[in-house]
Amino acid sequence: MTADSRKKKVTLPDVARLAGVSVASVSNYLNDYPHMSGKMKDKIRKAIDDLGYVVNAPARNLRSGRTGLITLSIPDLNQIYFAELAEEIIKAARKHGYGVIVESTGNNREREIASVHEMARHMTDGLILSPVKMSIEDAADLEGDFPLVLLGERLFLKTVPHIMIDNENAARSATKHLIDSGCKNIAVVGGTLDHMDLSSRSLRTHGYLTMMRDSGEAFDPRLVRATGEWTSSNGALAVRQMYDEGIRPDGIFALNDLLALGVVSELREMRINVPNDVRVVGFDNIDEAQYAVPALTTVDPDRSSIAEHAVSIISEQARGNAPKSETQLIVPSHLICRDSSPAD
Amino acid sequence: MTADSRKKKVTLPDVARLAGVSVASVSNYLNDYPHMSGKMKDKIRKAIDDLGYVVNAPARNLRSGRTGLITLSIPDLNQIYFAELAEEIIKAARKHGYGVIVESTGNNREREIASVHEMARHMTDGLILSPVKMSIEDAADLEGDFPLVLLGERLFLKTVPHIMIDNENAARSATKHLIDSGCKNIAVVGGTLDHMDLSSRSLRTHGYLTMMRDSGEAFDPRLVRATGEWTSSNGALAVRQMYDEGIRPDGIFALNDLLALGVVSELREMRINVPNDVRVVGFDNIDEAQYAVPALTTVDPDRSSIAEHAVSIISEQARGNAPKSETQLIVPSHLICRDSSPAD
DNA sequence: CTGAAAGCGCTAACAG
DNA sequence: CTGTTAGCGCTTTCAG
Repeated sequence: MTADSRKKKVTLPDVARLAGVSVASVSNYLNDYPHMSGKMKDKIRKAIDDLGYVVNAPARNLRSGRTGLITLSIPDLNQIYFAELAEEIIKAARKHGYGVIVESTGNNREREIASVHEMARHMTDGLILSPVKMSIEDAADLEGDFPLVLLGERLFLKTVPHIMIDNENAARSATKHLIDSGCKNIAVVGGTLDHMDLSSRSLRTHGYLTMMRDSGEAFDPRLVRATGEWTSSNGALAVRQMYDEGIRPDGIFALNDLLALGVVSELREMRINVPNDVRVVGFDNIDEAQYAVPALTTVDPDRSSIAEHAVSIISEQARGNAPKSETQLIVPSHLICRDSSPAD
Repeated sequence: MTADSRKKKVTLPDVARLAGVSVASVSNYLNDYPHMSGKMKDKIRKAIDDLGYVVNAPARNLRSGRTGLITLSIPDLNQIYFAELAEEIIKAARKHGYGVIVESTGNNREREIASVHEMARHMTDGLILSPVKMSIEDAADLEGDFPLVLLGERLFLKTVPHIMIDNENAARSATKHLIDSGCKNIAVVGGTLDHMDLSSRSLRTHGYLTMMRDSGEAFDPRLVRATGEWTSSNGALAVRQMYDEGIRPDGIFALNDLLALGVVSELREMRINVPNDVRVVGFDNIDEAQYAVPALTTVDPDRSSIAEHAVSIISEQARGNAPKSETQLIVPSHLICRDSSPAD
C-alpha cells in the first residue's frame, strides 16, 4: 500500500475493472479463496497495488456479520496486572486476526454491565470481560447468545465460559516453596481470615492455610496480615506493624507483587536481609518483579496462556461453534524463583 | 435494552412498522434529529424498547463513513507510562463518544508503520500514534489525509499534529526544586551527555544542565549517570556505582519514576535517609509513585490533558475540520512534591 | 415535520 | 475455476 492510497476512494469494482476480472474474483482473492489460478492472482494483486486499493471494513462487516474486533473490558489499565493482561490479549488477538477495543470500567458495576451492551453497539465479535463489581444478580445481562468469556474468579455462571487463575494451588506452591526452604514462620501479607469467599484474597489465603496445615506447620493467626488496597505502601506498613507487634517471620508470602515490593523495601530499611533473614514471595509476576532489587520470587499466572485461551474461545464462538458447555478453565500458574527467595 | 435483545435480529424497519412510522423517522430519532414531535419520539422509544432493538454498527458505518472508533498505537502496555496514558485516552475517548482500539507495536518500526495501514483496514476514524522507532524516512507513510496525531518528541513533521510533554522545562523545574531546597550536588540518573537529540533522555538532561548553569551551580559531568533501560534495578545500580566512585550527591533527579524507585531503594539500603540526606525527584508520576515509601516527588506530565487534546484533535479532523496547520502542542507538566523531596 | 426510495461497498449464493 | 446478482441495515436526499 502506498501513502496516497486514501486520496480517492477506490472500490472493489474498480479493481475488477482494471484487472479485467469479476468482482467476485477480487473478493475471493481478498478472502484467500483457496482455488485460484496464479495468473489471476497476479493480475488482481497488480491492480490493487496500482490503485492503492484498501477494503472498506464496514461494508465487509455489514455483509459478513463479523468485524474482526473483540472488546476487552477490564477495571483499570493503571493497575499493572490488568495492563499486562491487556498486552497479552492484544498480542493473542493479533495472532488470531482480531483487533481489540479496550474498555476501562473503573471498578464500576454500571460500566461493567454497560460494556456488555456497548459491545453490541460497536458490533464486536465478542467480549472478554473481567468483572470485579458485577454480582450474580446481574447474570441476566450476560445471557445473550453472543461470544463472551469471563476472566477472574468472581461470578460463576455455568452458562458462560470462564477462565481463571489457579489461585489456591499457586498459593500452595508459594507456601510450600517457603516451607521447603526451611521457613518456620511464614506470614501472608494481604491475606484475610474473615468471610472467605471466591476472591483472590480468600483463595490465596486459603491455599496458604491448607498448605501450612498439610505440612504440619503450626498455625499462628497473627501471621495473616490483612491490608487495605494491595499497594507497596500497604505492604511496607504490614511489615512494620508485624515487627512492632513482636512477630518475627522468616518467610513472607505477599499476595501480589506490589505488596511484595513494599515488604522487601521495608525489610531492607530495617536492615533485615532478603532472602537470608527473611524470604519473600510475591504473586503476579509483573514486569517490575524481575527488575526489583532483589529480583522477586513470584507466582507467574501465565497471562499469555490466559489470553490465548480467551481469544480462542471467542474466536470459536464467533465462527458459530457453540462453546463447549461449561467451559470453566483453570490456567495453571507456576512459581518463578529469583533472588528474594531462590530455589534451593 | 433487555438481556435478550440479541436473540433475534431486529432491524430498523421492524421498529418503524411497530411504531407505525417511517424508517426515516426512526433513523432521525436515533441520530437525535432536533425537530421531532414528542409523541412520535415516545412511539419510537416504546417500539425500540419492546423489540429490544440495537442499531447495527457496520450498516451505520457503511452509510455514514464513520465508525466511532479510534486507534491508539503505543509501544507496550507493560510499560506503566503507556498503560496509564492508554487509560487516559480511553477515558477521553469515551467522553467524546469514541471507542478505542489499542494496538501494541512492541517497539518495532514495522509494526508502527503497519498500524497506520491497519487503521485503514479497520476503518477507524483516526489514529493516535506514539512512535518510538519510526524515523523521518518513514514520513511518507503518514502523508495520507486521515486524522492522525503523534504523541511524544520523536519525529517532527510540520504536516502532522503533534502533542508533546515539555520535557525540558519539566526537567528544569525538577532541578530548580532541588537547587532551591539547598542541594549542592545534584545527580541525574538516566541522563546522557552524548549525542544530544530529541529523545526524552536528551531533553530532560538538557533541562537539568541549563538549569544548573542558569543557577550558577558548578557542573560536574560525573553527576550525569547514564543507565541502560529505565528500570528500577538500573536506578539502584547507578546509585551504587556513584557511591563506589566516591561521588556524594545530596539530590538526585531520576529521569523516570522507575529509576527513582530503584534509586530510593538503594539509598535506603545504604542507610542514607531520603529526603534528609539525599532528596530524590522522579518523572512521570506513575500510580505507584504515590504509594512508594517514601512517596515520590515527581513530574506529572498531565496525561489526562495530553489525552484530551489528542482525542479532540482526532475528533475535529474526523468531522472534516482541517487540523489547524502545524499543530505542535506542548502540554505543560508540573512538579508534585511528596516525601522524597518535600516542598520547602 | 414525515415518508419513499436510492444506494454505501462488499460477500455469498448460484449458475456457468 | 469465474461471473452475475441480490441484498446486508442504515442514512439521506428529496418530495410531500
